[in-house]
Order: sequence, then structure tokens, then C-alpha cells
Amino acid sequence: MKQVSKATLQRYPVYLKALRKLKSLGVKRVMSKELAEYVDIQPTTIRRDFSLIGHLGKQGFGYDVDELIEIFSSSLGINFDEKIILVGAGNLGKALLKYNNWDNVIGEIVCAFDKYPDKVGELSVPLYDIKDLKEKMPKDARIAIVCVSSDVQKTVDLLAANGIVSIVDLTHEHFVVPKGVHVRCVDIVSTIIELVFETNKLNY
Amino acid sequence: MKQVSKATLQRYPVYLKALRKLKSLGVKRVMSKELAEYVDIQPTTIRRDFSLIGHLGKQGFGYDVDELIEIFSSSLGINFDEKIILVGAGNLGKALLKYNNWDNVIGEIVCAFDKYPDKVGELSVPLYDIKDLKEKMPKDARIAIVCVSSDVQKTVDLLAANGIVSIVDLTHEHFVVPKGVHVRCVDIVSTIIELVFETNKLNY
DNA sequence: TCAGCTTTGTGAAGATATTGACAATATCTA
DNA sequence: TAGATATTGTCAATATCTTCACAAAGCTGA
Repeated sequence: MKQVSKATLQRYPVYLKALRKLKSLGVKRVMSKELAEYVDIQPTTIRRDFSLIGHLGKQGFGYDVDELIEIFSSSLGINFDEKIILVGAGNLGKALLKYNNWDNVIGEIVCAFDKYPDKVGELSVPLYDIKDLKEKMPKDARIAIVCVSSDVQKTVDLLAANGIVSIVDLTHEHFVVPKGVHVRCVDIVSTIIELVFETNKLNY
Repeated sequence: MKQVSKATLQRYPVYLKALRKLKSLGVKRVMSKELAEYVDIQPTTIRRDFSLIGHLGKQGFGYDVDELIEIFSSSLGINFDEKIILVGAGNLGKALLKYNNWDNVIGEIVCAFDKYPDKVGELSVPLYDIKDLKEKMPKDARIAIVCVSSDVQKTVDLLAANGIVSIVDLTHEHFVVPKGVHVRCVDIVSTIIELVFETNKLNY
């Protein structure tokens, strides 16, 4: 596998999502040009992105959808048993949990933690006090979804100290993480602002 | 205002968020170097991004936080009365609504639509049948948050036909939009996949 | 007021990312 | 089997983005 650039890395999930969708529609074979229209990325860019992983396609034929999904999943290290923990079981946390039907896309949320576990109602996964994270957290969990509304930095520090290396950030707080820990911010407000900027830009 | 590149556009919400945070902490003045550490973007990049909007800073001094927020908001067209509509009032939609305390960051959700409004409980905003979107939707609404789980394409078409130009997509479906309509996908699953790819990449 | 210090704003260089063009190689059909 | 056709994979060219380096300009304190 060659050096994968940042830009390419961001496109892989898009491809994977599209390919899974195509598969569910019964599509067996896809050409870069078709996929390009589907995901709105240039065919050349797609071919180049794919070629970084290996020779996935066949000239004159295209790509085998099943095979592509298989290779993408395995060579990029998707683990269908990935154990994800949820930290903060407020409204948003609960909604995510209810919605935890990720149909074998990438593991599932195995347990949740909250500062006031007594105040949280019945959940579909075990719920623990955040104080007991160290003991209760599965040892092989690497990913945490953080939806707490206070003590964000403290929470993140605790997670990092206990082996979490990937954080999905749904808070609105700014925080810092040790080197080696990856963060992705999922923020609807920022998303809306970005949309507004983009929309208004057209008027210049 | 000069030509703003895509990359810069994506950073503006990050700056704005950080600046608002700094303001709330009582910070009056900030230098590109300070801000750089805070948001993890090079000072030069920040200065260049800012300079596209105008001469916002003062040499030897830095930037005035309040002023910067003001200029950002106004010259990028943030409308604090922006009317946002929510389409699909399932678990996720409801959680977003409860969470609709965007402290004057960018308007608010003014009403919601669902295919089965009878099945949805009490909400904090008026709820209408999606069939009545045309009549019930505020005429000046431009942004829609889409959380429906079926008929996604149909829903999006309806929105586009009724003047929505910006869509925040929380579905897992692929859909197409007419030219001029902007979409931003907020997808936790894709975010997690991206994180996994990035994390694993380190092992090569 | 003036010298010294600081920080911005920006031209130019360097780094990254995208795209055009086409050889290589597979499929398809007769 | 062979020729026609289609599509990949990749080199080179182009475009976009980031960073360096420094002049210009404002602040600060004597």
C-alpha cells in the first residue's frame, strides 16, 4: 500500500458508503465513471485513490463491487467487532444509542458511561458511572463517542489514559489530546455555518 | 473580499467557534500565534485566511476578538434569525430539537415536519405533516435538517422545490440535488470509519 | 517624540492534490 | 483466435493550498 494522502483518506468512507449502497441495490460491477457520477468525484481521482490500495480493477471491465468492499474493509482495517464506548448519556447520547443499528458497518456501542448514571433511564447497553471507567471499559475498546456537556477536557484525558485512541467529538467544547489520539468533530452548528458561508459566497 | 478557497471556507467555522469560546472566557485580544495553538492551524494560514476578508488585525497588536466575531458574522452572512426547518422527527430529530439551544449562534429550528405527525409526541416547535410543507414552511427558510429514514430522495426533491438551498444531511442514504443546492453530510458512521482508517494508517 | 519590539499582511517558494492523456490490458463478438 | 472496444492505472502537467520570509505598520516605554 502506497502513501495515502489526507485528501484521499477522507474520500474512502464516501466510496465505501456508496459501494455498500450499490451492493444493496444488487449492483455487481461498477466503473469509475459510473461511481464518479454517484459520489460526485472525478473518475480519475477515484481510480487514483483506488490504485493506492492495489490493482483493484480490471481494464475494460471496471471494479467488482463485492470484491472492492471486501478489500476496502480489510486493508483499511475495519473491524466489525470494534467495541465503541459512549461517554455521556444525555439526550444526544441516548438518541445515538437508539440508533445504534449500524448493520454490520463497523462494530457497535458496547457500553455507556455517565457522571450521574442514576438519572439516566433504561438503556439498551450497560451503563456505568464514569468514575468506574477503568474497570468497566472493555480492554480492547479503542473508539469513544463523547457527548458530555461538562468536564470535557477531564473526560478526554481519562479516555486517553485508558487506551482510547479515536474520539468522535459531539461536544461544543474545545479540548486538547495527546499525540497519537485522533479526534473528529461532529458538530451540526459548525456544519450549518459552513453551509451558510458557502451559500452566501455565490453572491460575490 | 477576495476569492475564498474551499479549504479556507472550511476553516472559518473553526475560527468562529474558537473566537466565541475565547470571548466567553473574557479574552479581548488574540494574536494569530495564540489562536494557532488553540485551533491547531498554522499562524500564517490563519493570517492569510483572515486577510481574504479584509485588514482585520493591527500590526504589533493582533486581533480584537469582538470585532473579529462581528466581521466574520456579518461579512460571511450569518443571520441570527435564520429559520431552520427540521424534516423527520424520529429519535435523532427529537434529540436535535431538545438540543436546539444554539445560544444565538445561527438562528434556530422553527418547525418540524414528519410523515406521521400523529405518532410523534409533544415537541418544542410546531409539527406538521410533510404533505403540508409548502403551506406551513416559512417562506424565508433556506436551511433544512433532514433526519428522515425513508423516501429520502423524495423529501429532498420536495425541499429543493420549495426554496431550500442548504441541506444538513443526517440520513445514511445517497441522494442527488439540483445545482445550487448545497449539502453537508453529518454521519457518525462515516466519521468513525474515517477515524479507523486514519488510526490504522500509522501502522504501515 | 523616537527607538525598539511585536505582529500583521503578502509576494514568492514549496508542498499537495487534481486532472488530462494515453499505454497497457482486459473483455466481447464473431 | 483475432480484431474492435472499453476501461484501468499512471506519468506528467496543472491547479490548489500552505508556509517561509520579510517589509510595513502599530504599540510601548523612556
